Amino acid sequence: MSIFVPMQKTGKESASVLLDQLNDAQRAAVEFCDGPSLVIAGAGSGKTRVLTYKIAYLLEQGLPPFYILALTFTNKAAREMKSRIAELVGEKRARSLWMGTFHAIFSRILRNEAEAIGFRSNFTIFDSSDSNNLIRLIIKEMNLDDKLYRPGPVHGQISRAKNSLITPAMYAANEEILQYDRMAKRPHLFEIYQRYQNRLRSGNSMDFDDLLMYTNILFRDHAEILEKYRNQFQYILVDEYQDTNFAQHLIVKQLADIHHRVCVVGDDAQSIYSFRGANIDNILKFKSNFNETQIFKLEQNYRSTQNIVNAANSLIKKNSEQIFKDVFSENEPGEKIEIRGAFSDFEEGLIVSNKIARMRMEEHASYGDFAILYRTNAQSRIFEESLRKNNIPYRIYGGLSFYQRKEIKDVISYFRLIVNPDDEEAFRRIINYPTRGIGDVTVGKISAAAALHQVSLWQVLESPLTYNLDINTGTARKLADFQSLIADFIDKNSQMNAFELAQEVIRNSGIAKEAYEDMTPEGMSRTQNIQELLNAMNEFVATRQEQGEENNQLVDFLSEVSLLTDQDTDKEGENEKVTLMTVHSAKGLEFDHVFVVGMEEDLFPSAMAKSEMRGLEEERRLFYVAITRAKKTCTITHARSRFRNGVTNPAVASRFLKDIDPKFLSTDSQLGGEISYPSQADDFWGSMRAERLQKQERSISSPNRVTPVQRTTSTLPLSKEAKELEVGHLIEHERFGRGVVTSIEMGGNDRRAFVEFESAGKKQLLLKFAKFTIIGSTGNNR
DNA sequence: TAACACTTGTTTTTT
DNA sequence: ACAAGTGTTA
Repeated sequence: MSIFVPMQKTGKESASVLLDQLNDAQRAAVEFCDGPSLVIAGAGSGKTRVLTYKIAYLLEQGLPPFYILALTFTNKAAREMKSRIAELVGEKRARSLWMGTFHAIFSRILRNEAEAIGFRSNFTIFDSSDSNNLIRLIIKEMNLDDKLYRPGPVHGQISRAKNSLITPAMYAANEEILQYDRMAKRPHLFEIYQRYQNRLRSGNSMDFDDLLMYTNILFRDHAEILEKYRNQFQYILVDEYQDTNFAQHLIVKQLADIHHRVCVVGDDAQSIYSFRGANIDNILKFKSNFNETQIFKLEQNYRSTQNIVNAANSLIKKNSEQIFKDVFSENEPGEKIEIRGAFSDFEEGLIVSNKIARMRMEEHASYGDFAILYRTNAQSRIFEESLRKNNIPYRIYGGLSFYQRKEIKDVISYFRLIVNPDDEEAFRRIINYPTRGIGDVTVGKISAAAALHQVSLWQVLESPLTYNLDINTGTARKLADFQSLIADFIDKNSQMNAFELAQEVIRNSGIAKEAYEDMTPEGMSRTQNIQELLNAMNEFVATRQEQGEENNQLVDFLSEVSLLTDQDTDKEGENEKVTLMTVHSAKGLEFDHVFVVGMEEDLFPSAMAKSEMRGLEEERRLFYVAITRAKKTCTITHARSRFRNGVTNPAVASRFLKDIDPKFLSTDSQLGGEISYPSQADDFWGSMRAERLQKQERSISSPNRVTPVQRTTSTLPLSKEAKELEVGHLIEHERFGRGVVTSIEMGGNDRRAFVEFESAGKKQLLLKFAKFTIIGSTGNNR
């Protein structure tokens, strides 16, 4: 049975014209619409193309846009897909599609159905720092050891529970989990979870994971509501399915359970979010979860050169769990992947920025064609410096997003409290910001009274007498002032638009005054940020008015903002800049020239992931993602020493470099080309590090702390050969063969020799690494 | 209560 | 190195 009304040619493009623009595999995937389908899309194989054309195809078949649910991984992906669909079928139809992230779509649905699960539709959404703050507070209230119970890990555990749909009650009843917590010396976790969840609920708020968990609870407990959305979402598409978690999987499963018209797209080789609860089994076992699943494989890579594709293939082959596929490229063979070993992280920065400058001239590339990808955000700094020195414009993604900044969170907290006065986190944030003489003691009293009477902090503030708040008259006056300030805003919220109200808030709350008086550079920048927030609100309000939606502006603005990431905010005029970002955030993007930097043990793969096989395989997939972002060239760098956490540590090249078939690599290195494949030098570093770690451990208990070695590298004894080496010597190098030493340089503690090799040309050798023998002298040494 | 110095952990990735 | 959290002083 087909749900589709007879085909009608409404748009400029008919369905057949759409299909003409696809290859066979893509077309097959687009055309199959009458059952569950799994599209395994290799890197660069036109996954997004399939999704957009499939949606356009469905629309062309006559399916109304609001019957289609399309779930993406980021807001940006949704936006881009929407605009591409708009080009195919027109703006109007594209706009009515239900397209967005799981979190965005289901927060919208939860707002509509909030009453059914005991919330009000104006609930606030906690970001992870809000969550951590609340957890920290609960730990303190429970008098638990805050060394054992840290907000981050505790939140992580709660998050994992929620993503597996384990409610606090289920958690407390699960002997296995309790046993695990006892072993981890955290027997009270279940209680923290319980209290945390109660607090969120009494503040009419949800964290990220709640959006998914409560959607499941909503569907589980309200058959009629589930039925309603099942009927509405006649066709469901999910992008990046390899990165969905159990809660997300179950939502999709339930919505698609009757009609089975669901298409999930993903690549198991690119599953990189298990730390967030993503379950690679969702895609590996999709076939067994949905009967009669059709599987389509997109294997032709249109993005990268053959060399890049082949190199990436040889890498990912080292993983055990995966769906077989044969990704290939018919583009030109292209250049080999270049591996460069740097002496230090500082030099790594120079190598990369120099190469960018050079390639830009030689290949007539634009800065926007380059990306520097790293494992951790902390690595960005060194590249920023070297790029700045070279006058290369760049743009950093990630790190602290605009909406995470303190001044922005403070202002936003006013909005949150206006929309939802029960929001405890917002309340605590601003009750004394700007300072109005209400300190910790008073807040503590309010909090205690609220807990005693099972009401929110705001309710206590509204009628302090009712809840026997024990405060002096001066404090009572201040509290009343604050209360009427917010009450006044709440009142105004129904009279003016969100932008006007925001201006009012800035003016009347004292934020404006404080900002005005603070003339420090940091203060000025804060003021600027607040102005930027106002601009964003103005734009939001204008857009909404254009679309004829005047109501609930502030709620919707907050909702949108709390689910926004830095990735989503694309600024104008940022095209001519080198992109710096983590590999994670590069997912789904592509660049002509990619630099994958910091390929070192304990960094990539990260020290955390090493212990488990699964973790290691995920890191390898992450590396795979990094390489496959490149269209034309890929350069991989690593440093032999790295400055981290205030000290310089020796670093060993990543084991993953060995996983790539050497025939796709070029190892032309100015440092003697010594990729640190396991060698004597590495063993040496290895033992050095082990020793150092032991020392650090000991130093924790000992009062006279062992000062960490500042420049460990200098302690490496030079070989006899290296010490004796002089200008004019003829040497035989392990890799470069014969050469003459032209000069020797003392770079700090590091002796370097410049050598003219017979076949390999001019090279710079670091004497403590280089492996060579002196075979004679040319006689012209001084 | 507010401002300041001191201590502590942090660095894996993010909707 | 750095930020955030904690404790101390005025």
